Amino acid sequence: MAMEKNFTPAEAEARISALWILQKVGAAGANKKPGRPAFSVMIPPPNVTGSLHMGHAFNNTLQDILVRWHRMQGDDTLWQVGTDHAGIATQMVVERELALTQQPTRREMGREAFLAKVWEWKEQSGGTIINQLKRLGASCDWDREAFTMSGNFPDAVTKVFVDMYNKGLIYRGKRLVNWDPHFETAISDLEVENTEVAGHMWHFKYRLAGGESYEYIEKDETGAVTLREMRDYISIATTRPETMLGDGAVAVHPSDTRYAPIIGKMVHLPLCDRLIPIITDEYPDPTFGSGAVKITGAHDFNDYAVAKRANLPCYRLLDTRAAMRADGAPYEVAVARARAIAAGAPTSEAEVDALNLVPEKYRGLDRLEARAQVVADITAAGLAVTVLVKEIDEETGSEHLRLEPVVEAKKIMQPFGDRSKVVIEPMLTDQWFVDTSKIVGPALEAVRTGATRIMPESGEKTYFHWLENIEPWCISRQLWWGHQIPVWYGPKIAAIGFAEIGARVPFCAASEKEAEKAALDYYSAFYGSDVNIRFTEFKAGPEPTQRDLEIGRPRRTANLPIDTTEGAFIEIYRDPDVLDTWFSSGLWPIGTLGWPEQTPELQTYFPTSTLITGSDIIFFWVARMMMMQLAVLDQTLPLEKRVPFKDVYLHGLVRDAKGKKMSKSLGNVVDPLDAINEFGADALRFTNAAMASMGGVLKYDPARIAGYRNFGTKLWNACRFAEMNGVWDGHQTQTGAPKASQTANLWIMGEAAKTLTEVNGALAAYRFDTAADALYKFVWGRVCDWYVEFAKPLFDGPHAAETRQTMAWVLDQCMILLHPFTPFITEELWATTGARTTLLVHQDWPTYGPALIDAASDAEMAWVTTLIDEVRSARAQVHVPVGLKIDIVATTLTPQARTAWARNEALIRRLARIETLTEGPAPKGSITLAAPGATFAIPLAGLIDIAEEKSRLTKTLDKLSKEIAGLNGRLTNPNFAASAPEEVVEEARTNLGARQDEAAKLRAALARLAEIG
RNA sequence: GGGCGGUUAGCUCAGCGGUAGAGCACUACGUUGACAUCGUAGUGGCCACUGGUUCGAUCCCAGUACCGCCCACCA
Repeated sequence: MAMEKNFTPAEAEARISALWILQKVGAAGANKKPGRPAFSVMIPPPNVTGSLHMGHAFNNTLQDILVRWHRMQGDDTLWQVGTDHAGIATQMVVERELALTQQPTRREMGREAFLAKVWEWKEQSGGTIINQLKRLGASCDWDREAFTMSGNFPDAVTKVFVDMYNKGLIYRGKRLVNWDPHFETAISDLEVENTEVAGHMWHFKYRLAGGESYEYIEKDETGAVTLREMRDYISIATTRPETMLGDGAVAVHPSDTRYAPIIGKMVHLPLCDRLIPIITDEYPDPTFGSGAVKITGAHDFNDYAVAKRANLPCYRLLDTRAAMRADGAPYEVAVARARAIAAGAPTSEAEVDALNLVPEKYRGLDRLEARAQVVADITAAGLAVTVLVKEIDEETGSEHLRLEPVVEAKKIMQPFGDRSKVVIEPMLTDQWFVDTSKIVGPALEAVRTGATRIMPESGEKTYFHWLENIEPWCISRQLWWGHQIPVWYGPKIAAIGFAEIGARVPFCAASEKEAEKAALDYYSAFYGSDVNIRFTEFKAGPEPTQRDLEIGRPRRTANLPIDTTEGAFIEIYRDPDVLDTWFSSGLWPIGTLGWPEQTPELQTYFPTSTLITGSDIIFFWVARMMMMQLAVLDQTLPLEKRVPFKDVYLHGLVRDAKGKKMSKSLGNVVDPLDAINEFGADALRFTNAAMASMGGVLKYDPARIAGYRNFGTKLWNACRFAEMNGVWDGHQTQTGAPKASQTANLWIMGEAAKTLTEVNGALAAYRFDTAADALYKFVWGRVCDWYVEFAKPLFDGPHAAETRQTMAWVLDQCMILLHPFTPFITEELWATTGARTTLLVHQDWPTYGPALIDAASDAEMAWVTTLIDEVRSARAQVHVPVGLKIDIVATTLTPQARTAWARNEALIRRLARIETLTEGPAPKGSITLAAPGATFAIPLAGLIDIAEEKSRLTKTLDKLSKEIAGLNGRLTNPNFAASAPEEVVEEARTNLGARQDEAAKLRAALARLAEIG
């Protein structure tokens, strides 16, 4: 049956993919050979509700190339596949879906029902991306598909949390964190995107208490006084006027002489009936603004640090949706209590947090509304730095002047949630943190010592830079979809029968049962062994122990009574928060291998060999995997046994052809499935490999994919030609190279060997582009362009049999070597040609080496191809029709050249379209070309334009003399001979000789032309 | 502000201490025993700029300019 003219990806890929899956070709250890090492790769788990985009296609292509390459080599190969539950992202998708289908909201249906919905959604859409990966040709072990919320994963996550908690690596605390008002959860620093936006800066006057005033003196650099005036206020600047309601102080730099007279004095906080002190701190920059900074501890990271240093109260002004708080006691009550606290009344963190110091008129307002209102009110109170503006009444036409607050337009960096895209608020809340400073050491050491290698090197620098400046990692999220934090809380016993107000005892345990046990241990120490524990639901709102903590109420009792009568229960409840997705992702390599059980898979495949991932998640994922696993695995093991992976390959982000980020709104998204449908998965894969130079941005150009689709077609047709000529008839797949004697056959085998070496070297160095390039050049540039053409005459000659054998072998090599890159078309070709005993996917990767390279054949074929090139070039330049066969005269011919000609005459004559060769002097009116060891004349009297030939020769001579001049210049420089390595000098000399020889011949030809012309 | 990277053909990018390569695009010719998703031959580059090291620099070093990315709390 004759082969089709083209490979049909749509039909063949589906069929082959099904076959691979059915035969479990990607199963762990498939095709493994004795004595070979393990090779394991963990897929970066895509979001379970996600779908394949170009980044995935790229990333997974590289993984598959490596995995197939190792599997063919007989390594014990595992490519672990799976998906991530992706907390925020998934919850967002499901909530959006609920809204779209007019179902009850998350809060309306409650936690349990909502989680059921998410699981439902996961079951329904969770397979999408996995199926898309199959279309790409990914050869994962599909039977081992993992999910971060299934199987042993939740247990592993819990165990790690408990272990880290017990080691003091995880702690809970009230800290200023990044708060996402849309999702109403804390997020980590990494989930915040800082973007420059147009903002404004306002200037307010905070009046000194008691009507005091001072002399305000400004000086320039030379110390000359530039301004001197009496002031009864201090001027502050802010981009967030609404937060002034929570100010705890005004800070100035200790060296700032302008404010020296008023340090320690109190100022009136506008709109607030409160006095706050002027304090000093290193933070304010005297050269910026007025040099005085309002300190709002609860709503700004810098201010928070200042407030901590100065022991200032941090008054929270915003609710979880970032509107002005409307909870708690009336403003009058709150402010009275705040004054008392300022005056030194004892208080607690919990009480300060409960105080709502937002005046009634602002309560419940959105941030921006509140901002406008505050500015208006301060302006009305005459406390804004203002400017006079002229205003025209449109009705009466009368003009009047109006005071307007000075508003400076200013670019400000504003934080946005990377998922929600809303403005993030610093918020003072209780959260769980990983004390990263305690676990960063081994992660740094592992890379420093080379136990883990990060490529490219710049990625290593980024890694170090981040880890060396690491901040605590906020791991709790106020979400529902995720791993719930394994901590239960109960009342803290202050004295028998009493619980301490605002305090709780945490019981961190791997299960409810163990939590109960821990609680029993704690409470029985006070009440004996007959205490009863009851699990209750966490109730949103203030802590139960705060219910008596009314504002302003004298704190007579520090404790609350606990009912410990017989039969009563002590209630404990589980922390409602879930863990950051990346906490569980951080355990991906060990978790998927069955940890904490010591499974055989863990023994065999851990540490994993290579992680291939985008450079954008080096912090999110790579660094955290390093830190967590090194902290969690048996510390007696050496670092090399604990690192999650030996090599990390970081690649750039995928962009469109112009380098723009792909986005739906820009309409420049290249959907990998579209590309696969149009060009085939192989074409997309080869494009991915060819683009994969280290670092930088990856620009997708569909034209490039089309080009590599053509490459597949090219190979297909070379095989079709071979098949038509029966090269595989009776052919068994050869492990060794065939015996051959014909130069072209020997040469092409050597080329295959060179290509193998190059591909092996390139892949070992993760240079997928170099490997792809080598294969492209070999298959198209050597096999198709030359060898197939040589084979045509050879098939009719005495070497027909060995040529058929060689061609079968060479094309087999093309399929094998290309298979990791373009698995579908090669598998199809493999099945279509020859008698095969195994699928190509499990064919052995060749091991032949330089022994296959025959230097004499190489040199001879170089001579042949050069000669053919020159004849073709000359013919084209003087416009000899391609169809016309010409005669050629050898005017000089060394014995070696004569042999080379004789042995390859059929090839040369066919490809250069030469009728006959004679020896003798150059006939009149011929063009001349010079090959090493030979000069040829092509008699073309009457066919060519003498002038054209002259100009051709002159042009060539010009080029030559330039080269000669350069070489001469070098060789005549005495320093060159003295300093340059021997072989470089020798090479230059040889080159010079050859060029001069060539030039001499051409000059002679030119002279001859001059005679006739 | 800190860090990292880039600047090579019209475009997208390799490369390397010995005066430059690929693919695409472009031009001319072409149905030559597989392939027009093709073939043959071409056009096209002071390798950003300025210094330095060197016998020799596109390559190494320093600086400049421009571009990009990451991180960052200037109210």
